[in-house]
Amino acid sequence: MMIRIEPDSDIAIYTQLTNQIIEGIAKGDIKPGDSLPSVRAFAADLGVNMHTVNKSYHELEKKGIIRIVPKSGAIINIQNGYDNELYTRLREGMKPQIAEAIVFGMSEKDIQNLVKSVVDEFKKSID
Amino acid sequence: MMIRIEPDSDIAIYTQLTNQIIEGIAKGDIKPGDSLPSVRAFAADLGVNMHTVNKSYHELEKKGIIRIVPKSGAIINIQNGYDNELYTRLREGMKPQIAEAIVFGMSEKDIQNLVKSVVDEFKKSID
DNA sequence: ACTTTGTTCTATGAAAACTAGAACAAGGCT
DNA sequence: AGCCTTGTTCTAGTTTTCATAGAACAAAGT
Repeated sequence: MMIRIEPDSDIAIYTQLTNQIIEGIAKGDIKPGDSLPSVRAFAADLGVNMHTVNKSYHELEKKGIIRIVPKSGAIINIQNGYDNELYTRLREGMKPQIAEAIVFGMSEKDIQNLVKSVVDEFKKSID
Repeated sequence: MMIRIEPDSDIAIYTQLTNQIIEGIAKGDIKPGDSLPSVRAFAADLGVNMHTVNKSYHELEKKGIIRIVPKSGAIINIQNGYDNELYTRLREGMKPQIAEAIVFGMSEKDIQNLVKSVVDEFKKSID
C-alpha cells in the first residue's frame, strides 16, 4: 500500500498515517487479517520516528480497527459492527463540513452527490 | 446565538468558535448581513482571549464566510457560490469519516442516512 | 472629543508533536 | 539454544502550536 506523508501539512503525521491506513482498508488495498509493517520498519520506510508510527497504531486500536499483539505485530481486525459510539463519532466529524456546505448554498442533493463521489472513489477499486 | 466553548476539548478554541459560527449560519440563527460581536466583546463574553477570537474571524474570512471591515466590524458575507476549491476542501474534510464508515461495514445508503440526519438537524430550524 | 474598532507588536506559559536513544521481555525463526 | 525482531516503556530534547497578556496605533462611529 502506498502511504504519502506531508511533513508540512497542518495535520499531524500520526493522524495522516492513521487516516491513510483507514482509507487503504476502505479501498480494499488492505484486508482484515493482513499485517501492518512493524513500527520500526514502517517508520524507516516513511522517514519518520518509530514512536510516531506507534502512536498511529494505538489510535487505530482505540478505534477498533486493528489488534496489536505484543511481541508479534499489528493485524487488521475490525471490531463488531457500528454502534452508537461510532455513529456519534462520525456525525461530529462530518458536522463542520456539512454546515459549511449548507452555508455556501449547497442543497441536500448536492451534498449527497459529493458524499457519493467520495464513497465511489473508495468502492470502485475493490477486489 | 449560543456559543459553547469546551476548554478541555482536543479541538482548538478558535476552531470550535469557527465551527459553531458556521453552524449558526447553517441553522439560520445568523444571516448574511448580520454583524458578529467585536473581538473584544466576544472574547469577554466567552471568557477567552481577544486574539483567539481574532484568529477565528480571520479563519472565517479566509473561507469566504465573513467580511472584516477594519475599524468597523465583522459582517456575515458569503462569497460567491461553490467552486472547485470549496469542493476539494469539503471532500478532503469528509474523507476520513467516510472511509471509517466503510471500514465498519456501513453501506452507501447508511452513510447517506447519516448525512441526511445531520443536514436535517441544521435545516429543521430555519425561519 | 471620546469610545470602539481591528491591527500589530512583543512576550510568556503550557501543551502537543516529533525526534532520539536506550533498555526490556517475549515471540518467531533457524 | 541462539539470534533477531517484536511492541513496550523510559528519559530527554527540540520545535511548533495554542492561548494568554499587555501595549500601542490609526481610523471609524457616536
